[in-house]
Amino acid sequence: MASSSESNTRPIRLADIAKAAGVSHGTASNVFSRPEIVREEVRERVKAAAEAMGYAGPDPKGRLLRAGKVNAIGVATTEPLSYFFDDPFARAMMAGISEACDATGAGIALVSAGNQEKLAWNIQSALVDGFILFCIEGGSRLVELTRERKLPFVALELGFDDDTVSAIGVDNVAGARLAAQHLAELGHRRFAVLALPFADGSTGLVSPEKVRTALYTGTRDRLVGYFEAFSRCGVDTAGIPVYETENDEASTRAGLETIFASAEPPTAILAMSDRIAMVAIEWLAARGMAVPGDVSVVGFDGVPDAALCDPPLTTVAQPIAEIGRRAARTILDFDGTVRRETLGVELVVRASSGPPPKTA
Amino acid sequence: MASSSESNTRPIRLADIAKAAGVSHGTASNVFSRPEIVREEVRERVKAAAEAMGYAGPDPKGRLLRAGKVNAIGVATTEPLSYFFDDPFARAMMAGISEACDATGAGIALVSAGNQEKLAWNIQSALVDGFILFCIEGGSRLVELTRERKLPFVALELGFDDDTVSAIGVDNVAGARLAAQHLAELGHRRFAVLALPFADGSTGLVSPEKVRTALYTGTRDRLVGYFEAFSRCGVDTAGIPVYETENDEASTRAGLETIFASAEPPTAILAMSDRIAMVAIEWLAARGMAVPGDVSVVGFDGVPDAALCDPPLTTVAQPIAEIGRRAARTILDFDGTVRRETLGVELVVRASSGPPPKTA
DNA sequence: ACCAAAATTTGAATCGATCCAACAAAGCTG
DNA sequence: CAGCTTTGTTGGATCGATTCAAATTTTGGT
Repeated sequence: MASSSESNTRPIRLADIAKAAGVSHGTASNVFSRPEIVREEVRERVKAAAEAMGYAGPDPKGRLLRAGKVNAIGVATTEPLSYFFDDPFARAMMAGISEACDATGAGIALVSAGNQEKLAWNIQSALVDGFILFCIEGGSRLVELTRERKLPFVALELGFDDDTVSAIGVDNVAGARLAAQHLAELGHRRFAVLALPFADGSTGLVSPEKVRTALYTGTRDRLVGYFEAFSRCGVDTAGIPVYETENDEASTRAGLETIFASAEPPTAILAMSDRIAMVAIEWLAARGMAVPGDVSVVGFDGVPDAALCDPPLTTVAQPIAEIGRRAARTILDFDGTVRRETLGVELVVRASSGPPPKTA
Repeated sequence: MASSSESNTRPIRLADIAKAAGVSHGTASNVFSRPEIVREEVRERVKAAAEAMGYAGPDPKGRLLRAGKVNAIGVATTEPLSYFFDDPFARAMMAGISEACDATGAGIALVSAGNQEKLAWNIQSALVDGFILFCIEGGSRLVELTRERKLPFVALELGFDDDTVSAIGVDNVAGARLAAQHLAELGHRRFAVLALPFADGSTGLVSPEKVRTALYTGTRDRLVGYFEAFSRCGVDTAGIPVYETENDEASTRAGLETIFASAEPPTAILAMSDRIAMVAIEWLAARGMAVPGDVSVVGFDGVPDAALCDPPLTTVAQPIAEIGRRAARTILDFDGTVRRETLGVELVVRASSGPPPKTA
């Protein structure tokens, strides 16, 4: 039944239309991209031919090569793709990025992969005008990979110092100071810190030694902020445990076990992320400890969920959506310069923090 | 300072490297795409030249034209881009899509736009191998736009019948039946339905007339399911109000006002989405009506949030992530055929439904 | 009817790679 | 050493469009 030229035919090209309509391909191209400059009669003829032959319109693949601009920005991470839709912080960030992209009509390409090798390939072959990098972990590798593309890119939550890359972040020291000061002013004297990673793949109580050599400056800065506030408020910093988590449930719980095994457990917990803080609140509730009655908890990030948990979380709010918007604009309006921005944070006092228990 | 050839230079092409290394562009290409077939000495020479000239590696734009495959799937909607990160249903769906894409190393391109015109353009120019369409509203327009691209695409939540387009959906009639039957068996006799749109841009109580001519078959099918169960359980369907909402807070509240203004208010509400159901629960609580003490509420969709609200929502759960996975696979494994799948749903009984109050 | 100005159309060049048939060189075999 | 295989390299063709200077046709004025 099926003759060899029936369904086996390759896609119709603009040149085919031009031939069929008896015009040059230049004119055929104009019919689609600048219709106003071709004579109506010709325009109709070409359009009719296109219609008749089932032409899908100028193929963006071809146009792209000529035009150079993809009109899409890539957002990359080392986490699986679902991270963008699951993680509250990422979602808030994407909302800001989306807003900026919607405003200019740019698209968003999500880039990630199951393994390192595929990640590298996906970054090398992503069709985008620039990248926004979520540097949660393995950030330096992500930056290196992206740098090779020689496209504009901006790092978010960059955990290390490198003045050659554009980055947008927050004032971690000031934010942490705010959190610690808030608790100290409430009267707390016994603290514990649940930290983000100082380096990849390690957890547990950390020594001052480790802090000094911390790979991730974000983590280090927050710790510096906490301790600055402590000294300023006359808190004895000697016995304050700092437990390094991996910002997940398992390591946070392990940290809590360790911390509360102490003879003198803390009355206040400084968590370096809302994620950690919320796990802590849940853990404390399960142990029958009231928040903030027995233990106060202060988070960091200000994700929307923090306002919804029980009790609502006191936290250091980053302008997450604004960071996202600026990151997108940095790519969209790229001018060839390195741009490093540090935004301010804000202490949002909710119900998870209060005075220490009287008995303490 | 800056000589004219300093930073003003245009990007380095593969051909430049070839020239510099004294090989043909064919060989230069091989160095990057099939290094094993190039003699080591030559390979190193070319790589060195590339390094020296700051070559970014083969430009995907060029490769794409030749290769034809983008290795990314587009996900499109008429909502703003942030919809993908805000809406619980969309997020659950994206998680499924992400999973399938991660498994094959494919990327995801989010396609949307502020206005209709830009949407059309963005669909025409999206660099993807196929589309997954979120047909929430304006679904038919989205389908038409996409059809023109002549790429594989699959419609999700397709609100209308069209056997020529691939679609993945659920058995709405059976699901609705389950929900209504559950409430009838609990003893309820006075119902109200908060419906999804029957057509674009209208809200309010709907007549049987309108139902028959409903634009969206999904809405119609759910209603059919509800009423089938009612008759089967001997419920008098005469006075049951069916209020068409726009699946948002405002119209749902308006519907509730209308419904509860009645002399004989319902003891059970059938909501066609979890979104609507959760707004209803909130509204009832604010009015001092206990759920399920005074009024039972059953939703539809089974979004993750439904398990977390207070009280947890009884709902008809769709296999959302599975739909997403299948949609992605439909594009990734496209074989030129139209594929229409209908998946089963499941009633998940939680705390928002119970027997009607005794006094009623 | 004729010419300049304006409006259209043409076709070669370009974007940046990959593919492949043909060719060249080197290695083996009898 | 002719003949054959293996291995590596070449350069033209191709993917599908856009762009722009030059050629051509129309239009308008007199």
